[in-house]
Amino acid sequence: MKQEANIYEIAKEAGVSIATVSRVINHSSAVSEKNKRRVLAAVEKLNYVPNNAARSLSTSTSTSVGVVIPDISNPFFSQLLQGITLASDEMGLNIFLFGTNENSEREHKVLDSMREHRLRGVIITPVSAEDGETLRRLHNFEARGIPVVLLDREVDSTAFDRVVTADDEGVFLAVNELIRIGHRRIAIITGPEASRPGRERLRGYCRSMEAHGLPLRDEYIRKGNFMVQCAYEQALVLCSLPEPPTAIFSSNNMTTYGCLKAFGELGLRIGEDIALVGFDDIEELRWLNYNLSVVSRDVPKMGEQAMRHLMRRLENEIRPEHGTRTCLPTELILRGSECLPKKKTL
Amino acid sequence: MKQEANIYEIAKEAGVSIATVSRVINHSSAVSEKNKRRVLAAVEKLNYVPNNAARSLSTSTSTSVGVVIPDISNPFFSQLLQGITLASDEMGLNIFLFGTNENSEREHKVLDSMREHRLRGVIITPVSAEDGETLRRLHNFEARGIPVVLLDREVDSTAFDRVVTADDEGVFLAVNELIRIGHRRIAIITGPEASRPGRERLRGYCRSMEAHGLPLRDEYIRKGNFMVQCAYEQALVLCSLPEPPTAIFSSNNMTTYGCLKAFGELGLRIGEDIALVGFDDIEELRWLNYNLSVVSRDVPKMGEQAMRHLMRRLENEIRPEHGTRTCLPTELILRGSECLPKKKTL
DNA sequence: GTGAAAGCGCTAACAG
DNA sequence: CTGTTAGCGCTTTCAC
Repeated sequence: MKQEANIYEIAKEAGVSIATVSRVINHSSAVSEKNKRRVLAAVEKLNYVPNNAARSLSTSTSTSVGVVIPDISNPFFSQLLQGITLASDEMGLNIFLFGTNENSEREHKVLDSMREHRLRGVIITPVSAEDGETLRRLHNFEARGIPVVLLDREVDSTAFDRVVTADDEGVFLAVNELIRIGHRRIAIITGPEASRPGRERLRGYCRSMEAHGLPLRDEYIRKGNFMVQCAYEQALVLCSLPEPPTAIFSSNNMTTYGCLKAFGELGLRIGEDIALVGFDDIEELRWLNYNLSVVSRDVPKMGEQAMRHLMRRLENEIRPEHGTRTCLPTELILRGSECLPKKKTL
Repeated sequence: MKQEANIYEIAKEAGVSIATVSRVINHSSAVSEKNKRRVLAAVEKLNYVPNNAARSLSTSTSTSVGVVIPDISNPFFSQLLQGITLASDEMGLNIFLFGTNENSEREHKVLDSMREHRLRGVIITPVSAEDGETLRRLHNFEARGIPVVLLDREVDSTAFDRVVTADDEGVFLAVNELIRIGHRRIAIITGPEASRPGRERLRGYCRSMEAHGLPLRDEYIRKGNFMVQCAYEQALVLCSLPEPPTAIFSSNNMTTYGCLKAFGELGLRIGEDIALVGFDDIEELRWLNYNLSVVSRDVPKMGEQAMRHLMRRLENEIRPEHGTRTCLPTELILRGSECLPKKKTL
């Protein structure tokens, strides 16, 4: 089992010193054409690849960034991941992937284990905004010069760079539109209160309702957790209300599925018997000819942006006092499911 | 910006030598209770975490495995990834994630860049089974003692461990069932020929048809590429045939969506106007009350198994002459979409 | 433009 | 049980 060649073997083969080999490999300083050729030939011949651990130890830096994702199998996060990997290998960075399964304890463990790797930076969608343990660890990274970028969710601190979207505004406009076309009884199935997305989307809803002088009725504001089952149950509750809503806003992709499941069982068609507008587009539904209206955003781009932020921090040594908050736009896409039911069917 | 503490600082703080610190940290050999306590206290006090690069350089081994995935945003692969990460952190291994976007050239680049990291092992779903360049690189890993596990797809070599599923058998049984309940004109939309899953699923179809003395009609065997658009077009073609099939087998999740899109446009209901059986279950469809029958398998488990295989290879130093091939079962789940159309509607 | 040599932080003999 | 020391492979002064 042949070992990987090291820099000494290359130096010997090329008849130069290891310093010269290093210079050629890193383009770090001028080397004579002749020596450069010889080194390159040796590298080729011995199939040499520099040892990252050694390099990283020597320079006390690395080429890896840690990415912490709460639920890898959720399409939203895998699209995020897609964007992250795309940008990362454009920049020559490698991704250490960690999953927390929405579990704070696992998140702490993961964050601890990441320290061993002397990462260049960290991109994380934290489980909760209010977790002091996580916050402490993130501050610790920054204190050690390892930039942290929060993605989609935030924490109770303004110290980090963040990439988020205009959820509030997106939902505001969506509900505005619902009201404009005649809806008055508009419900929302919310996300977890401990997360920015959950809170902001609810806020957009409330803002719009209030702006139009519509009451915020408790029975129309159903607490969800971004999961299908809970949303399904809440949708059923809404539909069986004495005075059911004519429209439901669902706060994320899973919530939308929960609503659709409930509607399916009740025989309700969206845009005809009941209006539904969701947060985050679901490509699959278009293939199935669902005319779902959504507040949409470019998810892979969010991941890309997070990567670029990291890069920017890596390049400008300076550490800003406060993190920058990049807010990507959302877009209201109307496909028909927002329509006011023609007749009272509920 | 305080730097991470190193082993010398711990040694000084604890009043012992670095060797003792190392011993405590790695539980590598006995240390007196007293010293152990002092070291642990120092570690705690200085918030020490060992430097992985140094450790890895010193031991010329590492704790990371490379995972190469062709399409991170495809739910199938993100479920695979979910299983992989689950198993990996149970084993204390870290994941270097690489995406190839089904592009062979990127795959080669990725494989090259992975060599720098001196990984413990590699798990890969290769873009193509017939790519000599990829094959060469994979052999290279094995030659250097870095085990390679192929996941879902294989390559033209028996040298590596593989985790696959009984696709052939699964499809065979599915088509058997179609025939049993009365279907005779059964079509298939295939996957890429250059991949094991594509080939095997087609084979299962052919085997069943032949076993029942049914002809393999060219116009019923439509070449697909596991993508929605192509499947959609092929489904349309099938439905407009002079003698259209009564049942279609779709070779993967995306293909299934393509069929459903076509059926939606044509106003065909599965299990009523036309039968559809797909490979790989799609949870979302159940929420939407689709009664899709599928050949199903435990996808996260496939990822877990791949990880376990790697672990096994890592523990038994011996390198087997041939890789082992682990074949996980598939299961036929009948939900109604397989039913024979009552009347000729096409 | 080039080479010698001093680390980077850790592990693993080897002596005691 | 404990400490000393020689690397692991590479980068980076510092002389030449």
